Amino acid sequence: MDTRTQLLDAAERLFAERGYSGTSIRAITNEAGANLAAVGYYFGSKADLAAAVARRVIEPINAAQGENLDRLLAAGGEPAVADLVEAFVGPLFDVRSARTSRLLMTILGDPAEEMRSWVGPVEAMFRDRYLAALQRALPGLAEQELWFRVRGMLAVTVVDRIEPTGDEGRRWAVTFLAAAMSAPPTR
Amino acid sequence: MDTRTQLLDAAERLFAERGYSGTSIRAITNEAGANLAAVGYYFGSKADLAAAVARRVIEPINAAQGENLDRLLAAGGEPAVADLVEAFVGPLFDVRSARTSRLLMTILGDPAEEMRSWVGPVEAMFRDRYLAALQRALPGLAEQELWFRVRGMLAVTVVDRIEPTGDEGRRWAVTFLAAAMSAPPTR
DNA sequence: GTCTATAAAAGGATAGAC
DNA sequence: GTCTATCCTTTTATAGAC
Repeated sequence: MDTRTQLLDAAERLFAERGYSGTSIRAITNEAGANLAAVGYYFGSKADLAAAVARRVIEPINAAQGENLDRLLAAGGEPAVADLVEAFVGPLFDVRSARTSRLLMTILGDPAEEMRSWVGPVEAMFRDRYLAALQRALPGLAEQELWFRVRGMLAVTVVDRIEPTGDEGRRWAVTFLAAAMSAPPTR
Repeated sequence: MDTRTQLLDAAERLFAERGYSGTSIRAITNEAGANLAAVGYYFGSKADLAAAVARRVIEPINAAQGENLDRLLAAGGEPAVADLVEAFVGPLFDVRSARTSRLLMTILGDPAEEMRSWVGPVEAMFRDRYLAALQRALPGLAEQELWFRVRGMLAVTVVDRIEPTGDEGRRWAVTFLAAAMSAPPTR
């Protein structure tokens, strides 16, 4: 297989297991069966490799979330909270192996700037589109508390890195989060 | 102040900001205004220092969670879901500065084994006591889905590291999580 | 208890042969 | 594209003076 791809695979695996700072270039090239200099040749630096890894994982999830929202809005009428939750949460379960899940955790949780450098799009997507749709679906809720809940939703889907994966996990998550998002405003 | 305490404070701050692997002993002793050899003298190694840091943060939270549960159970009758949620979530907001919150995230999320070495008690507390009480409060829910929800609760309280801190955050979190935990079983 | 000095290893990066 | 060899820096850890 492509050396470049093998480096991405190995880095994805190791970053997920040990974090950015805990993973050395030597460990990555070792795991990939490539030469120590290969990371420099293909990506320039360890930080650039990390950005490529994060990008490869996050972009398809982002795209699917966007398409799901498009579909909901195109159907006409205001989508219900549960539909919005599923549209957002679903793609995270589609791609979800234990490894991918753990990597997402690492990407969003790793304090190393190199890992978070590619998270921007997720948040932009939220702010600009899902948040607006949720606000219409939850008219009684103050914007700040809605923000709080949206972050809670992200936390559950990203961090809850244990079984089950796939369909059952998705359904449980939607139940859990739709109820949480739909709670009456505090006070 | 005590050099040992200053090392703990500095390490707590830096581990929270940069993770375990991203923080060097030099950075810690520098921040603490102590000598490079001080970590070895007081704690033996960087890993032992990390364990001490994690322990110092987690133990009081754990204790408060246990006491809250004791109090609920001593009051007689079966506690409601919202009460159980508040008993568990509350202590996480009491101690919650932005820094502490972020450190909890690092402790639970950092792939470095040294950081997670002190998480055992949290999970034990869950399994043995809160889980049983929640199961009585949610009789229709299968044990596996309950487990899923409990992990979701932990994710929200620990990861949601942004504002607000303190009372308002606690109330919002309880609203959010009580609704989520009380959702009817999936299907 | 605190400091200096240093050992010993690991890390990121790159030059240059092939 | 791939490899070896190497530079330079940073890191953990400890020995021993004060």
